[in-house]
Amino acid sequence: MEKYDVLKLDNQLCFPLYAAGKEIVKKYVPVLDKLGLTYTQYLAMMVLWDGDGISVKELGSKLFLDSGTLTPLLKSMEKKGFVIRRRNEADERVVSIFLTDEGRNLREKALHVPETVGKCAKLTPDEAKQLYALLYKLLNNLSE
Amino acid sequence: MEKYDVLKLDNQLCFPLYAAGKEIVKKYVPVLDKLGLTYTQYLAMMVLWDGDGISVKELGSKLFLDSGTLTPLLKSMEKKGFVIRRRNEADERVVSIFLTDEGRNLREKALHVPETVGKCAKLTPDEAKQLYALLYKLLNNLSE
DNA sequence: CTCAATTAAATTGTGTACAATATAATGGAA
DNA sequence: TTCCATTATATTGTACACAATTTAATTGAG
Repeated sequence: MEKYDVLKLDNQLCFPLYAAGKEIVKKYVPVLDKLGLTYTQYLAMMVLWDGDGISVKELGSKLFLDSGTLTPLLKSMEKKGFVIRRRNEADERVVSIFLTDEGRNLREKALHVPETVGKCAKLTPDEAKQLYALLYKLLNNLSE
Repeated sequence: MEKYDVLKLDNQLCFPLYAAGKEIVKKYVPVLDKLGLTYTQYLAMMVLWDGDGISVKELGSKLFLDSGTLTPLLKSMEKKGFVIRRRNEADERVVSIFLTDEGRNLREKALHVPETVGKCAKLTPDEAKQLYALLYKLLNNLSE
């Protein structure tokens, strides 16, 4: 064991996290392309399909993203006709995001996406479950 | 269990991977700032500390990055005085990357980085080991 | 009620990422 | 030897991601 071994790429936990994250997002690209979505937009749609009319802030807290990322993202989704951004009447500071009919219809077309990409991971259900649990534990620890 | 449950954010494996990756990189930023490095530049330095004089291509295959990312990254690192980019004499297509003395000295100053950031993860050694193994398994499956 | 502090979005600037394309050097087949 | 396919890097264009700042609306202490 050498002094500088702690600085070897192979000894980092963060690197495979960073690399695997990027690589799996790449698997989504061709699949989501057919729906007219980028990966980040797909994440936003998943939140909105689960319940729209939420604010940029609420969306951001679920996705770990801020307005600097979301504002242009949502504008682009609005231009594509998937969502509508509307200033809240009760509190003009807040922008609420609503799905259009087209955005709502996209849900059906996206149903196959998780399995299509999930197959690429080639993990056993048990491994996937373990990984999921560890990642959420880490994520919670990091945002404390 | 509802039809659309597969599209819930909470049922995705990819999302905590994406989110945890981003969150842990954020922990590096203030630490690496003192060394004058970004996170991606730090990854590149780890590879180079382990052995410099390698090509852009070799560096990219270790980091899962292409020349579109690495060329500007390495130019910026060269401007800061950490590396030198030199066309290979035997094969003019190849650019080899060498550490400067300043770049080499940075290694000592970076020794504390992994532990400083590692503490934020707050995982037991066993959990970290499990996560590491699963992430590399996933990474290998994805790049097959 | 009033104004300073707070809050929500938007904007600005920097730095990745990567697909697609361009450029230039190399190597191999005929 | 010639030239076509391949290879390595660079460039271009698009899309995040986030820190820092700005703008505008709201709230709460006095």
